[in-house]
Amino acid sequence: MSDPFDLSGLSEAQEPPPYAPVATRPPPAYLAKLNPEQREAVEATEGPVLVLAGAGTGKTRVLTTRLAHILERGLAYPSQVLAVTFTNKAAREMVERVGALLGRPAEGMWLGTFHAMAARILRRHAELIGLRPDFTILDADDQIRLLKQIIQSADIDEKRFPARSLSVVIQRWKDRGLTPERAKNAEGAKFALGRAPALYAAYQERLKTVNAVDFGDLLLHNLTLFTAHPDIVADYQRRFHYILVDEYQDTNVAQYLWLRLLAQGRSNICCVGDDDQSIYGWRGAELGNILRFEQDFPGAKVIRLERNYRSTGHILGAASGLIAHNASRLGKTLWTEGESGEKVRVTGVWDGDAEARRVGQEIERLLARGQRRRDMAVLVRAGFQTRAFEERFLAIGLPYRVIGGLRFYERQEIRDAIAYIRILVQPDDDLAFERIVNLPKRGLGEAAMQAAHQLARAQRLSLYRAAEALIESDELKPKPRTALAALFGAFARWRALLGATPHTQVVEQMLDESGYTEMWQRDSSPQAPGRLENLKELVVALAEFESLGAFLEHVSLVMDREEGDANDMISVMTLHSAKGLEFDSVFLPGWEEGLFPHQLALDEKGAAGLEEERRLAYVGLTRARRRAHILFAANRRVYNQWVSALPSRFIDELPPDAVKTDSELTARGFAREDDDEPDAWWPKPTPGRTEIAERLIRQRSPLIEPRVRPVAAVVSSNSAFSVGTRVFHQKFGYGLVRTVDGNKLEIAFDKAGLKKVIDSFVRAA
DNA sequence: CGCGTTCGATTTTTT
DNA sequence: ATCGAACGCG
Repeated sequence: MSDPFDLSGLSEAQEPPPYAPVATRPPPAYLAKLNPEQREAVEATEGPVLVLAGAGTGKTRVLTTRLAHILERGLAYPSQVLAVTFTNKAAREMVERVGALLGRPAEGMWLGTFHAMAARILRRHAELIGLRPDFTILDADDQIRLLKQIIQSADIDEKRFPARSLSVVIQRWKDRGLTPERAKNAEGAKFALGRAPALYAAYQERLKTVNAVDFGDLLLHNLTLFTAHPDIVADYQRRFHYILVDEYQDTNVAQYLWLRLLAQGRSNICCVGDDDQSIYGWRGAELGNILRFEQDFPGAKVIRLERNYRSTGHILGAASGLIAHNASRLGKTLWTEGESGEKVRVTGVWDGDAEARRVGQEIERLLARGQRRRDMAVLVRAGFQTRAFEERFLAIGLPYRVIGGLRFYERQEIRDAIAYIRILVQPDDDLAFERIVNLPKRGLGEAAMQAAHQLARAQRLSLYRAAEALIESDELKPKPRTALAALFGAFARWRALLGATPHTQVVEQMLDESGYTEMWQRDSSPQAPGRLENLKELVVALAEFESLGAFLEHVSLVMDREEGDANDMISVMTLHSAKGLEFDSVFLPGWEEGLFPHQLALDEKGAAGLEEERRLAYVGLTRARRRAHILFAANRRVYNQWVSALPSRFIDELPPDAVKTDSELTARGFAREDDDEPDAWWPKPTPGRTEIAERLIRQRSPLIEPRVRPVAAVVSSNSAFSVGTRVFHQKFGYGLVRTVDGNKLEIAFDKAGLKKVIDSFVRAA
């Protein structure tokens, strides 16, 4: 990974390398491994190209070969190629495989996630957005805490309008490239009694004052930057000769606009995706992006990859038959030269426990036939479903692993440690400071922090600086004051070590001396030892970075979920996290109305929601190479209540030829006991892409007003109070100003005696 | 300020 | 049922 703070490179005017005499050379070996469509997708380097790659049709091979081809044929320097993915895992895989094709490390390309690439660009031009180049990237947790403060200071009921909900509203706006001004009339603007756009504006202001961005901002600020500075976009347009996009069906409007801006000019953009595998609409992905590719990029070539190398005929038949029920799709027909294989099995069982038992049996049967555990997976719709399988697998002694859950850097102790590091290198990081100021407990509670907040607001200081100033005054009670002084002394000491001592050692020392490590050592909860272990791991991870700054960039943007070792275990995970994976045998439990398709998906998104659920089912089926086994239960316990369920409508939609239903219970074979439930839900009309977004996309006018604002300067107002002024203080009451030193006053209070006080805490009496 | 109790909310997930 | 957050008491 290259240095995120590297600001060089853009100025070098790079010309493309001279075209090699292509025609005189034999076709390279890597092309021979491709089928005609794949080869076409690799060789169509010029102009916009959409590669519709069905499940298991060799998408990654095409992507990587295309990159290798561009480099190998000398069509561009690596630095002139932009390749974006959604996950770090995908980016890593691409680097590896391109390197393997080239026979040397694939270096120098702009290859990474949308967010990493956007961050790289944003760091270069941060000042134009009103940020410093070392801005912090907030994670979800910080975002929520910040929003909570915004909601509180706006005097809005947190119960009715929780920060979490507001966060979603704002994120969706950012996904669509909407700044606060633009959000005023957008969908969701009525949230919080119509005050959501104002809260959004306040949040953005606050982010800038703390020199931070959230993930959505990375793209949004890029758009602002590009629209306000045509010369800068032009530079990037000139720079990127070839653009490659993975998982195009998952892009949101902001990402689409970003790509379109960058691709304007050379138009050598190649997007690879599968509309039938779009399952992230709920987090802002716009299926419309891929459906409208040909209109968006005139003259685009569309190449379909339909030959499947993964699954048997019956599995493909079942998946194709199912997805054919969707209306919003471009249409592909997967085919295979392989055998038909076993039919997809559909089994009805009594309840969730029976389901887990049944899957356990089937797995044991497969194991007895010599199948490996690592080639099997249980794919569920919702996280809570994993529990029944875990319990069952534990009971029968089957090694399994649950994929998903908390990532390393999302763990509490890791986030705490990172907050310490953030304060070490960027003391003005208010969120980090709030997190650790009283962790471990130092007696710095609400009272102390309130004073710090008040001062920070009044004097436009960071919390850190404000708290530092408080030590000098008598605002705090002796205990918190001493504690705070000790903390600042300690930070000064650790910071002084930084130059001379290896940073890992400084961090270790900081965690020990601050009492943080001890806090967990004293903790008797069963997780405590694991947490200490994780802290050690963090220090080890630190060693791989040149500086703490480089580490922080990595941690917010690139640090992945650590996938456990590939021991021979059954995988249990959600359908969403299974996308992109494949297994010989796949179990698909919980195919019941209400669970799959999920009721909430239907309620919230109507017909579009149903289609997305169906795509999810399609993704599930197409994960299977040789065997797929669908199950549904007649009864299921949901939040401690038994509910009877109907088999999923998706089961009825499977083509009968490709399916074998178990004899005990047929798909509609058992009557429900309560027949008074309303009949099948009926879909609402498709909402489609919102009007606002449509307009944004059609009109090529700037989306965002160029509103460049310098970082708020620290205002050092001279004190408004002079010696002899009579003043009032919240805590100490009335008094007379004795001395004035900048903003520090010495006041003789009537009741409290002589105190040192900061001027923003008093008003004229 | 810290601890204990009550109340409420529980689809999917990446960056 | 279970977990987390918020509130109120000591």
